[in-house]
Amino acid sequence: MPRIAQVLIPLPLPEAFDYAEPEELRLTVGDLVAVPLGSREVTGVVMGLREGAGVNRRLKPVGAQLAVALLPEATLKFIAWAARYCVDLPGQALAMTLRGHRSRPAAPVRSLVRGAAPARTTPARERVLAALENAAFATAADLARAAGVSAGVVRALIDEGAVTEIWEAPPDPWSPPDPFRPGARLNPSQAAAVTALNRLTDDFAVALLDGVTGSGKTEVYLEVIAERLREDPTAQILVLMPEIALTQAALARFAERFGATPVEWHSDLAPGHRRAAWEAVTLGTARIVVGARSALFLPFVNLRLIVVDEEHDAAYKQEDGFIYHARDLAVVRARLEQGLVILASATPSLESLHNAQEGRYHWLRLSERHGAARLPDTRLIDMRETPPPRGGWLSPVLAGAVEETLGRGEQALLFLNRRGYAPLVLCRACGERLRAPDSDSWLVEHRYTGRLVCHLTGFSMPKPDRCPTCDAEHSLISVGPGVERIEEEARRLFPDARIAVFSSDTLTDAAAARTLISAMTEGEIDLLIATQAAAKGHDFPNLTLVGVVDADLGLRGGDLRAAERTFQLVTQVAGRAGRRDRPGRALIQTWTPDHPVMRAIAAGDRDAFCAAELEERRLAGLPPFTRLAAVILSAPDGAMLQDFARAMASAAPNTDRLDVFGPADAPIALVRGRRRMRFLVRASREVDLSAYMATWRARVKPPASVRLAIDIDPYTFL
DNA sequence: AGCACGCCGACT
DNA sequence: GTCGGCGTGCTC
Repeated sequence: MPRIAQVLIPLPLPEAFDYAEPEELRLTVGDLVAVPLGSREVTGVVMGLREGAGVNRRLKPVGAQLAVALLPEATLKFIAWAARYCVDLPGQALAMTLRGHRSRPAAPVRSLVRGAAPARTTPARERVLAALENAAFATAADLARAAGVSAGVVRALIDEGAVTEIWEAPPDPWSPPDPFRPGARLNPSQAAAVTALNRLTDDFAVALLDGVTGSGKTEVYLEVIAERLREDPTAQILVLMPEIALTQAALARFAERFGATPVEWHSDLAPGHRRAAWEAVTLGTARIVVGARSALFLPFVNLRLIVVDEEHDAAYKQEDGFIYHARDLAVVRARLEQGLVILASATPSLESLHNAQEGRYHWLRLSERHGAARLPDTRLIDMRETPPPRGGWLSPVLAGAVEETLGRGEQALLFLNRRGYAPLVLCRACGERLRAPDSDSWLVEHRYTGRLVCHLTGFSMPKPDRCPTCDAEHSLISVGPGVERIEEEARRLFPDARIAVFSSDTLTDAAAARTLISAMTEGEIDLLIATQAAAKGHDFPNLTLVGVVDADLGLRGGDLRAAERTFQLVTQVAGRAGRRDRPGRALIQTWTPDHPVMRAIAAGDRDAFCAAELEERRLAGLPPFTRLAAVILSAPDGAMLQDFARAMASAAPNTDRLDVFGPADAPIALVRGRRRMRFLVRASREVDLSAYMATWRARVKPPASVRLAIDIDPYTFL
């Protein structure tokens, strides 16, 4: 009986396609295969096999079975689950998994090796052969230099065949971890957490590892990783990090603990490394993978543990293409793998905290700060009482504290989560606010480059001399501060201080970030002015003062997580101060010191903050007590978009268990020349929101110019 | 996602 | 008369 292979192709196709299994191939579920699609050949994966032949048409045959390991069953299940949950096509989820396989393998490199024994030997020749025993050389010149002989000696050996060249794949930058090396000494609180986590074996479990900044969460999960690796010699571990910059620091930490660099995974990997890492994961030779959110889709063979570090971080949410939240999907993946997930954070998301409180997650709290370090003394600066001088942004209280800190030879950090010089440029003559030509968002002034930049689309233009609207000359004024403007003010206030700015504009790549971080650690910088790029993960021993320039910033956004984000950010930033023996101070500038968020920050009382915020969410019917989904529509033509949005509204399936709001203009209604509208759906927790959204989507057919995206559990409301 | 097929403007 | 612009639709 012939068989039909159901092949999923990493393209936005509605379902897996049927192909005939050729007699000479014995396919299995999970096989990667080449199949004809239209006039081309693509790679797909066998999702199922059944007996039969094409019913009313002849099926094309599978072309070839590709010579790599299969995609494990749990990975296939995860792909299907993720696609259904995110209301996207399974092929799109598969594309996430196959990204590493599709990238080009590293080109082989030449290396010189010993060949046949030479006809005669001389001391120089012996030195060359000895050098080859210990190291690999790509060129004859390198080898000659290392052996301390002339190039002629090497050339003669090559001509004779005593030295030959081979071409092989470059060596992998990682090696197997050794979990038997001794770990760090743990304090009682850490040791208790490790014991509790090590008890959660063999079954699906979620643990929230909840500990203040500096309490040593990393040591705890490193020991749990070591234990999993010891007890199961094929166990694989995935550690997710919100950002590549953090990944780099983490790699060093892992290398120190396990005597080997773990496998790294993020979107900036060179194609050759990416391919090698992907293959190491499917073959099971990659034991520890440290990566950004997309690592969650890698085809692990025996994934026993997932650690989601800084689990509250919004960077886990992918906002375009396949829209997903890596923390939420990590929990699902662990369930399918029957493994453990550790969600680690000093400021857990309200969702995770709620799950812990309800007993769905194991809750491990690390109370003590590691070693002698203590939490910083946190105070609010009431900007109404001690406002900054005209044209400035730093209250005299904060400026004085910086002065005093620098005077003691200690370091200070001023935090403002806003890039550029000024977030808004307006014309004094006509009142016009400058916007990008194809967007509704304001243009941000950057003084380093002398340009106006749209942070949403990347559009930029030189700052004009005249107002583009009314043509008045020298009428443009910069409104509000960005980090560049704080730097200007700081240079005026502290002319002798060594000042540096840490933002994505000053640090274009990971190497630049490392340089700046080490300059800060070495004490070559006195005052660091930073956006959120510096808010997490780094440990600056001589930093004793953190000033938050505008703590109200996050509260003005008007979205449901504004308060939570502000609390997390301020707590994280304040946690930078005083991590060693010196006590740290955090000063928080706010115009609304009576806001519950500000009061909770000042009191350092996270539990009070969370309780109040959860109660507000419950009363307002917001997550985690309900679930949200968004539909984002965009099109170049506003009228057409509105027509479709209206049609879509009337196609919404009728249920009394959820509310559909909209269509409304998205808060930033024009992006890259496309108008945007959105719906927001709110459902009680028992409703299958994904199924509802899928049904709704299936009922409408957007015109070609209208793009429709569904975002389950949206984080931002752009 | 590609790649074909399709129906309207400037060229050897 | 054709070469080719990229809009719509299909790929087992």
